[in-house]
Amino acid sequence: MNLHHLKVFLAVAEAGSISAGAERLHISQPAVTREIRDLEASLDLRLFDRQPRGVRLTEGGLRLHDYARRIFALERAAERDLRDFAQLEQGELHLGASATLGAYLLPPLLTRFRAPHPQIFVSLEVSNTDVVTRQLDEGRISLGFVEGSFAQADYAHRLLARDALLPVASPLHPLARAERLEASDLQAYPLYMREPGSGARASIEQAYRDNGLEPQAGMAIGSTEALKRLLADGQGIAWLSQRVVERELASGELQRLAVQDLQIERELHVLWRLGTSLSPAPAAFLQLSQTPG
Amino acid sequence: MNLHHLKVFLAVAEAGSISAGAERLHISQPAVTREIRDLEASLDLRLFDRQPRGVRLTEGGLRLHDYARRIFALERAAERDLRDFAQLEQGELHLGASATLGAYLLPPLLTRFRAPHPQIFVSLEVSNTDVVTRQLDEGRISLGFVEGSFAQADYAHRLLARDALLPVASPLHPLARAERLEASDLQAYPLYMREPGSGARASIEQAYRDNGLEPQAGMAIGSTEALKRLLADGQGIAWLSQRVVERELASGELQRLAVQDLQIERELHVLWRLGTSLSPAPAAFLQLSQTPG
DNA sequence: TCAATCCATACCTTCTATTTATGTATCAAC
DNA sequence: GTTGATACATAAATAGAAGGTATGGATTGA
Repeated sequence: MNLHHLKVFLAVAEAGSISAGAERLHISQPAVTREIRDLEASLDLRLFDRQPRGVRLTEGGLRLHDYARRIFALERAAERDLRDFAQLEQGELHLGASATLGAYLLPPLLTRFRAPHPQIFVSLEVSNTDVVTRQLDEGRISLGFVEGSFAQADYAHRLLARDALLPVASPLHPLARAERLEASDLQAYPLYMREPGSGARASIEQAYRDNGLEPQAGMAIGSTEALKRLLADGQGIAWLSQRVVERELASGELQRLAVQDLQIERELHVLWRLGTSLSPAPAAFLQLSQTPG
Repeated sequence: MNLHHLKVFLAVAEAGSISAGAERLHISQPAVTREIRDLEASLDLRLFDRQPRGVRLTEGGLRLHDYARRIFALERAAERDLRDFAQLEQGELHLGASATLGAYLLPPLLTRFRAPHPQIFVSLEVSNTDVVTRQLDEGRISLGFVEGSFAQADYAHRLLARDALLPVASPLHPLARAERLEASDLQAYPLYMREPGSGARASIEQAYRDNGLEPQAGMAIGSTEALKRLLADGQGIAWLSQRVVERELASGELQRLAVQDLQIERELHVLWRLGTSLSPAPAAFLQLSQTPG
């Protein structure tokens, strides 16, 4: 027995005759006659009684009919399910992002993704670069969005954008009014940074060292929003993403410091596991993230 | 997609590599590589991630794997079930027989049948020829055992044996001692017969008419055993199967009347529906009924 | 660096499923 | 009865899918 035999058998059983079954399968009647004969031979069991106006299932045929129906119902279900999955009409999309990306870059992307694919369940976990890569390793997310450096050899990745970190402080800060500053001028004031593991912190430390400076970390804060509020004390300085402080700079809540000799720029990347192919939903989201909005 | 693709897919998924899957299927590795490639193309979905030491199911592959397992589990179940059915390790056998056959001929056959096929559920309904043919028509039994005449054109049938009907009466009957009787001599006494519809009754009536006699039905009794007891009154006469009265004749409870000019013989047949093939169990039983003891 | 393992590709072969053509049986209508 | 329609069976030829061999490239581990 063989599942092709069975498919022919089912068509004949449901059509009520060999000729009608053949028509349903878009093949010729003799082809069906032979398949049925071979199937009967392989089972050593008559499946149909040939009658003047068609065929009728024997007792054994009835038994087989039941199995055949269930088997091909499953086949149809599998095909539909997989097609839906491939066509993004079904499935899940789990994302991870570091703070800045999660807060500023992903929301519009999520909106654009959900419109055409409302059936896909989407989750987004916002943490920091280290956590995002760990979640990738563990397969808990399929795409990770990170700022700054990461182990480039360990992940497949694409550059999303470049993001400048700007030195900012309260307008009350002693350096706020200075027209020309050098990086070393900042050393006298406390530097507020995100916690270790943050992409932003790593970028800043790298840039300082490249300029022969040592970052004077006065505080490590787990949230960029908290950090912005902290600057209000008038003492601290922070390097923050232009996207993050855009509004505060415009409103005058924060002031950009006129540092001339140090520019910190970092890259925003989307990462995924090396060597594993992306499922349709993550693949579509990746595509979207690369398409200008 | 096609169920052969799926079979190859399942082998690879469970073996963990394309080569191992090929080995399991006893085909070459390139053949499997191609089947997998074609399946992926037809679904437009990557099913495996190719890795250094084998392949791993993708998310979509996992979905398909689940269906594939269920489909082929059903296929195996169908194959086993049908094989058991064909090999008489499963199934049912429904028989119908008229009184004499059910009481005397079938019991030893049933014993011989059950020994090699203990898993087959057997039922036997004892009634009369008319009921048996009706049960056949309705598909409630697959073999019927009847005495005497039946609509030969309407059933497939085989002759089992010939059975002589003997004229018998109580030893106290006025004719019991007579050494030479003629059929017409019996007319003076009541004739006890089975009910209309009984094969025995039909045979007797036929034989009487063929001899220009009219059967004097003194009574219609639904059971051969009851009929035998009735003869004890010393008045009645009955024609009974030699098989049925064997013991009573030997013991002297009944006496065979010495009728010279009338012999009633009838045929014992097994019948089944014309145009429908017999299932394995009835076919085996039919075979057995034709095989001497 | 070399052997082993695994997947991919190219090309050829085999065998199964299918077609076309034709035959036979049954049934219904005239 | 004869005829036409319908349905299954058989035979021979053919197309196409499944399979094989040979080979190459990549990765791993000794």
